[in-house]
Amino acid sequence: MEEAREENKMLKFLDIFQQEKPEDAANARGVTSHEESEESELVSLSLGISLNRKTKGERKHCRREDEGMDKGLTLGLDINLDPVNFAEAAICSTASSFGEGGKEEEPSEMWPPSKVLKGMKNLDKSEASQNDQPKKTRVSIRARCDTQTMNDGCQWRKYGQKMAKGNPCPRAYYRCTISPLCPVRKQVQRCAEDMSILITTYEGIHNHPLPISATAMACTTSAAASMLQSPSLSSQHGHGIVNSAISSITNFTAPNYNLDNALNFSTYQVSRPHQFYFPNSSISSLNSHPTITLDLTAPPTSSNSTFTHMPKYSSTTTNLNFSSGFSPLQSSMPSSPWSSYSGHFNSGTPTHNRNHGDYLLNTGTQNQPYLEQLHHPICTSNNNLSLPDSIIAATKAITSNPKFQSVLATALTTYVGNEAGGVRLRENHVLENSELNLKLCSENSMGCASSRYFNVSSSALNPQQGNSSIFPLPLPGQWK
DNA sequence: CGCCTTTGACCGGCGC
DNA sequence: GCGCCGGTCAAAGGCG
Repeated sequence: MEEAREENKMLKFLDIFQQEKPEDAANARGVTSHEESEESELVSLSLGISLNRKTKGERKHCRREDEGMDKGLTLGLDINLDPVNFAEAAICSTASSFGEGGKEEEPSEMWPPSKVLKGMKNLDKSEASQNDQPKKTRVSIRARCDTQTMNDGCQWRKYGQKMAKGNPCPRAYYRCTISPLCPVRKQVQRCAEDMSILITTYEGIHNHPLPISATAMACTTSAAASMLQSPSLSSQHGHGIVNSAISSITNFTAPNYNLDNALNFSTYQVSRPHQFYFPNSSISSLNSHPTITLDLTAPPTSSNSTFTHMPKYSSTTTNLNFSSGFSPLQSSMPSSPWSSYSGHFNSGTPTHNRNHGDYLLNTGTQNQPYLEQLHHPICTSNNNLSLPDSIIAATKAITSNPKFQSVLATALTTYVGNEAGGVRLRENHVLENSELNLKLCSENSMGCASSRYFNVSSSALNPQQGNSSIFPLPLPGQWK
């Protein structure tokens, strides 16, 4: 009965979601078939992460894959949600995963149990071929990891391994096995320069509900992918890059692993003069392929790593970088280091230089110092966490964008579920167990989202729809 | 038995 | 057209 009830909730929600957002969903699909689909795009997210520091309490949340990778890197959420929340998280995960080429299944369709998978293999192949796009968006994660692969919460099956040119380490190919219809692939390869760095590249978007431990990565990658596919990237509202980045950060809580390095966000644009940049970060475009690099493997940046003027470069590389830098103590905290965030932000203006395939994050005017009027919300009394100014400045730009708010909304709903659309809000549960303390205020959006008090304003989450309804939220591919 | 990894073969895109 | 290379397939075998 409980399962049926939860399923009904999900169906009801998805039905409403589909009814109210058919246009946006179509847009999301249309985006994929847009000119960007002609190119293979790469988003790179990197983490600098240490290993082997799980606490007992953290370990209790580890599941099957964790056991086999006890010393490994785990990406995911640790909000202590009960299993009932899985369905709600799955809704978010599914919704946030829509957008790549209209590959999503019917929203009401649950992914089949493993017993059914075999019988669906033929269907899988045919549908997969139908879903194939010329080139898929890719999201790459760089992380320090001494295990064969990162634990991102998903179930993967290795289907191939090849020696890649220019790298002595073989590249392994994995596919998502949660659903036979899932088009998601991932490639895992050691960095040739630094064998301790594991490069995990995700391709495609999950078309099925995910375990809650996998929603963080799924939301991140889908957001990044959708952002890259979105033509709006070239517009002044195109903060997709940052959305992806911030999504990564907010989702990479440290329950099962620790972040050794300070969280470091940086970005610079090199095709134009007078651009700001964060050191140790890179979004790059190589071979006409726009590339975003969020490098968290870099060592912690010092406090002087604020925006600086970037000399004009001849290359067509835009760098956007996150590097982690949390102390073991801090990283053992159950909630995201960003979860105590609160501040006011100016809007940045990332643009996409189509001629060069660059993603540019214009983090403000030259005459407007980025840190101006900027609070330091990360530095809370609880954790004494002090992040580089660059992070704060970037966050300022990021969080001021409606897209980020959408991502945040997705993350929030992943965490806590929602009342609207027939999905029950689990306020008490969240307040008691999730330890999620995330507050975001935006000068632009005239609203706040705070899970601490669970006073989520729809105007903040979705400024385009300033009504009382939190849902439906725009899908990542629908950001504008 | 089911699911996984391994590994050589195969295929398609791309550059010359 | 040819070769290189990245990516996938599928048979074989391992593991729990």
